[in-house]
Amino acid sequence: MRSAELDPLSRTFAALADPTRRGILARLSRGPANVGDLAEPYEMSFAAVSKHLRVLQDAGLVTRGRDAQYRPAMLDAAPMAAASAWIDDYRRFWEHSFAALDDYLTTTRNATTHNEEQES
Amino acid sequence: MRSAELDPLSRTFAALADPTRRGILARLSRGPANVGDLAEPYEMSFAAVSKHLRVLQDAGLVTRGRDAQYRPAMLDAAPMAAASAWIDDYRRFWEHSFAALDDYLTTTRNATTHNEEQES
DNA sequence: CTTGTATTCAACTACTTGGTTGAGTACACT
DNA sequence: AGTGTACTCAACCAAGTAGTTGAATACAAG
Repeated sequence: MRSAELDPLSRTFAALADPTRRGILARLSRGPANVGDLAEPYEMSFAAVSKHLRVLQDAGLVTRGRDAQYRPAMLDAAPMAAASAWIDDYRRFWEHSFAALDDYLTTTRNATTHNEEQES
Repeated sequence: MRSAELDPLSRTFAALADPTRRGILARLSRGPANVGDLAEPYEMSFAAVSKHLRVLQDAGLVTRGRDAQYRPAMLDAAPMAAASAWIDDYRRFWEHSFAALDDYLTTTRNATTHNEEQES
């Protein structure tokens, strides 16, 4: 499915479905950054990070500026509002089952990237 | 990135990044359904829907039963809790910019699949 | 004007995805 | 047993994705 013609919600979710991109967003939540800064934590080429950035930009989650040879990126979380709203319609399907919720929150927060991404 | 080795959060977001799959989830939020029922609104083969169902199942969003020759699917929204929690960490980045929020919510709700999916 | 730095572009590779069709499996019904 | 119904599997295809490397662009600073 060419993401160019994907609906906005699909594009947002697709953009978020990658740990590197979520990491980039986490970094940007602490302020604007250049590609170099953003690439630093990852063992991949500059160009690869640049591509991830483009995906985020196409999803509207990131806007880019211009400062000399730098193209600083900054967070724009607005598209997440729609994603959040969509998911929240299903909240009642897990909220009455706290065991499952707990399960997911803990395994996910531990095993994954969530806290690492936040680097907090 | 083979989704088999993706972290749970990525798998959840990836599963949600497709309108057909979101439609299936919406349908299942009204109760369990067979593959036939689920396939009915779509102009694609049975097998294609069966595949989407497998993606949802691998993401833990859907569980399957067995009833004679039927394999009824039912919603398990628990994995969405983690996705929702992740997104919510970015809430402050759009909540103070209500214009942008409004923009996204309205264009998305209109242009897309969200309400159609809910068929409400 | 040449060089260095930051970033993107283009071409390529390996793999995934979303769909197809046709055959196979599992069960119910007569 | 034989047929119909519900679904999955396997093989395939076209297109997309995530990464690579090397060349190109844009600017700053000697």
